[in-house]
Amino acid sequence: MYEGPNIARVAAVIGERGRAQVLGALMDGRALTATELADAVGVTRSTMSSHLSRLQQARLIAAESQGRHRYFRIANADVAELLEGMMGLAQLTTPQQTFGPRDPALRKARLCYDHLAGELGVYIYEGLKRHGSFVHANDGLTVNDSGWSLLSRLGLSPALMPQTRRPLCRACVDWSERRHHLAGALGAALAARLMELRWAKRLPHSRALHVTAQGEKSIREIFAR
Amino acid sequence: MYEGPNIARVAAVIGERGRAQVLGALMDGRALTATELADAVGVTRSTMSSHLSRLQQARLIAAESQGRHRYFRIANADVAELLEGMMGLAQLTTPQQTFGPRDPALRKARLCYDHLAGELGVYIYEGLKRHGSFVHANDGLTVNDSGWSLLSRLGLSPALMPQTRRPLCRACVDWSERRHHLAGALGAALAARLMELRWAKRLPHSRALHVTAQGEKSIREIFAR
DNA sequence: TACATGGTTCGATCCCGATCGAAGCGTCCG
DNA sequence: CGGACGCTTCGATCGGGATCGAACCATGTA
Repeated sequence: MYEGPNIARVAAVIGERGRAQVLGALMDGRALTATELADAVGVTRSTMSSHLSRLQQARLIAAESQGRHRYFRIANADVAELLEGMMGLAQLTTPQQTFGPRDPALRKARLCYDHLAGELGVYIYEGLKRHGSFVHANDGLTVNDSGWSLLSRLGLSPALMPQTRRPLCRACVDWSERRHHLAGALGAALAARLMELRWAKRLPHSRALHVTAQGEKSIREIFAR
Repeated sequence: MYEGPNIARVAAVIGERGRAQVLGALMDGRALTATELADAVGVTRSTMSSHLSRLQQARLIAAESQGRHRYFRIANADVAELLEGMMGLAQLTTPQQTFGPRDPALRKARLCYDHLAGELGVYIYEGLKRHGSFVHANDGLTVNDSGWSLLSRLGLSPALMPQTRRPLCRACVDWSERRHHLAGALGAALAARLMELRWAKRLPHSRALHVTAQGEKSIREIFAR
């Protein structure tokens, strides 16, 4: 009767308050230790340990040992994308949930795994699209010359892109805007560059990014219609 | 501490064997009644009823009353896409799960909500891409003249497309191929057309599609390099 | 070598939710 | 109208899994 992969198993792993919070906390791409996560979620180290091992078994997170610490992070971009998609659906069912004061900041700009999401992330993606910067390559999207000339104003160039199998551009669904933002290797490089330029800074203990007035102005100028 | 939408709630709804099976059974886009689903999953009508109400509350499925029957279906394309994405991850953790004999058929061609997935679905999507048929429009992808000239050989034309807010083309992640296939209004129309032409036929009680030899040959000719 | 600190394992407890049968409520059919 | 059928609600039962503290292991530090 049952067809296809066992979806229930993965979902059950995510579908527990504590574990879901762990995933949420890791969604900014950072790697955290077990105790940090235990404190963040408000649970004993022992229970956190059991949660982490289940998450790891489901390949949702990956662990890395450094000395006597173990750092946990989201396993890969696919997982991050799934989680963002899920947030989109989750938001529909609990629309007027009273978020904390950080919520506006989250909607404005945040990290999604390793790239930029939120209003500003969507703005950049759509700006590139408006300028016809995207081309369909053999596998996925690439950026053409006109696109690179925009990006060069941020100090990004093809030569600086890491040589990996990871696709250069991907469109990732944004839960707050319900539109796309830029993911992939370029998305990651762009986010990193914004921090390097001090146009954006991560807020402590949050996925939210603080974007300076100067930074936002510059970005809007570059990608303006 | 907690940021963003409550992901755990949605995941918990999916993360139960019975409910996950319901979603799986509805993934072919059909609408089934409560008793049909109860039989399919192997559970009492009463428990199925409770499952269905939870699924509905989470907006994962939608119900429609017709006389003394209630028909349940996947709520929308976003949900379907999320589920396909989840199958992709689920497959990684249980790679050598022994599927039924229908599995090869599933991988060959199946319905994903209302459009074509599997090897053939991916082939069509990539064929269109190879021919440079996709253009970035204001919102999402569209098809250009060269694309429509390919599609016209299937009897599809812009005029026949339904006038809805639904995007014409979307790229949906395929769990079996781990690549994209064509979703959106065009994807749905294409799948419908294949059945109309009797190039493809749904297998009973399965998402799998049987594609006739003639049908496959024609499709491969149309989208060949 | 001893001690502190990060993490996991173990055993016991306890609660949420999946399950069922029976009863109730509509809707269609003879 | 009465009976059949589809579906939901209710109350009771039961099991899986989340939780904790304590003991244990491993890796640094004095």
